[in-house]
Amino acid sequence: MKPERIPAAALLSRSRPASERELADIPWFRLLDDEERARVRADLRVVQVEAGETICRIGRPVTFWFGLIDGLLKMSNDSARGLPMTFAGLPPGGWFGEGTVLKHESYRYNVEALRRSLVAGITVGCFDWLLGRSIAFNRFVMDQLNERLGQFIAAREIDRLSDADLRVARSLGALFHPVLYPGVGTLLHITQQELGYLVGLSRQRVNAALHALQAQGLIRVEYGGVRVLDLDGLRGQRPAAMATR
DNA sequence: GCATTAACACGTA
DNA sequence: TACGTGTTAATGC
Repeated sequence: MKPERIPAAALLSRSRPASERELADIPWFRLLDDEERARVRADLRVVQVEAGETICRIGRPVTFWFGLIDGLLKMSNDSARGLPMTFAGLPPGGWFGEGTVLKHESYRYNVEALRRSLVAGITVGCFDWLLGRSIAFNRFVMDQLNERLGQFIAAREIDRLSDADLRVARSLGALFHPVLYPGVGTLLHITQQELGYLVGLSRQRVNAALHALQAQGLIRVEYGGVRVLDLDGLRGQRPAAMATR
């Protein structure tokens, strides 16, 4: 798959308003009052992107606050030159770019679709307006910022790990984040190929790592996805409440 | 040694 | 049929 550039204008021209079903799946939408919902309904756009396409690029001015309705995205630095470094995978339910939207700066990373995905976005103007009047929305954005801070710290650790099995485990743990990605259930829909792109390993190596993790009882390998059995274990932590026996 | 690419058979949506 | 998975063989750092 080769990354394609699509101008923001092209993305916009391909977009359409969101359906009621799609709106209902947006985690912060239900937190809004009637007036706020009406504005979002009018402002929010939805667009389908193909695998390899870029949603936002480093240096481009901020136009939208984006969220993933369906599919899988990857946040990374510029892979064209320098070390390709993946910061995070974005499963459905994840919203991103709030940091740069808040400061009205340009994007600091690329976001690329790993497979065909449905992406939603609200304009900077709408985002600011919501931020100025909805406490619930502020709370959502603050939680996103706070949780993502932890994500980036975890990503640094992952990139330093030499053990491939551990890298896969930690990446799965990061991808499987209930606060950041409420759209993810206990089954994470991701192919081994996609996981490979995310972690920076070959599909074959990912396959081996997944079976090692399965043997440890941390996950179960399923067709087209991974079921997480022990999230704490994946993250390398002890279970929060362990009975002494 | 370990991971990667290439190639193949097989099962599933 | 197209895609994802599991496996092996050859190759590279």
